[in-house]
Amino acid sequence: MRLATWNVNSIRTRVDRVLAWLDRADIDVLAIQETKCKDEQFPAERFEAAGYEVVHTGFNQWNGVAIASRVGIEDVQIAFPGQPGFDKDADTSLLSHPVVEARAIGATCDGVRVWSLYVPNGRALDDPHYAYKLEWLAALRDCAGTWLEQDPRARIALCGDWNIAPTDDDVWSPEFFAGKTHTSEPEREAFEAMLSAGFSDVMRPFAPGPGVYTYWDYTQLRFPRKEGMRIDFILASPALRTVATDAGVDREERKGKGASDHAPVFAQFSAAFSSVVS
DNA sequence: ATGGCGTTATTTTAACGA
Repeated sequence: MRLATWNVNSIRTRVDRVLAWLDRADIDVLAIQETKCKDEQFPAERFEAAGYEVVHTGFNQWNGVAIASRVGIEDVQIAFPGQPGFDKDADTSLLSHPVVEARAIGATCDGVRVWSLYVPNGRALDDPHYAYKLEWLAALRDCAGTWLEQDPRARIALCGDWNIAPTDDDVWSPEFFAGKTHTSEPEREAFEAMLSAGFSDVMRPFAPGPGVYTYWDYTQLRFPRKEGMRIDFILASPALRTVATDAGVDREERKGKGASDHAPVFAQFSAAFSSVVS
């Protein structure tokens, strides 16, 4: 299976480019983030015409996650169990009104449990969205850890925009991000906790850093200056990681007019697992 | 000192992103 994850920054704006890449990169399953649309606005027929089934969750112009697969989609799950919501009136209201956002969708594709995840941005270290981000990550870790405890041999891929640069090698300038989100110690600890739970970054062994990035800001000529961040990851369970044969980031997709500010991350898994019998 | 760019919508500016 050839699996990829991509924050597309609007699927309606990017659909031609995404479908062209799926064909060029020979992708079987794509986890998509930031579709920025409601379910009825998602160009599902375009994917179907290209041979992909799609599942999506999106409530408005914010967030939105999807999975496209040409190897089947089963047991679709919107949000992960225990996924926290954000309460925008937490400061002013005595009542709690947390809203669970469209940031997680899971489905089983050819025996792999695939999740498309859009971790909250955090905005600023003193913003309520930062505490929300950490809470969201802790809940995800607890949930995913449970999946592995229940079945240590499960093939699980946690794909998405994690909005964390785990090490200084993953940002163009650690100094630039001092005091900002994405590189703070609590965020890095939250990412480390996912690794401690048994998941591992599939791409790193195949694309050693520093200087390997998946996101470049639209402003300040960040891309041509090679000033980016590595914040998009496929985290694989042990059983899936062991059959990885290749992985990388396709920075060609960040080039030219009409690019997303993120490039897709892909991983190749040996077909051998399909025939593994316990 | 600030913003730069790109996307969306009950759009003509505000929210959000990282």
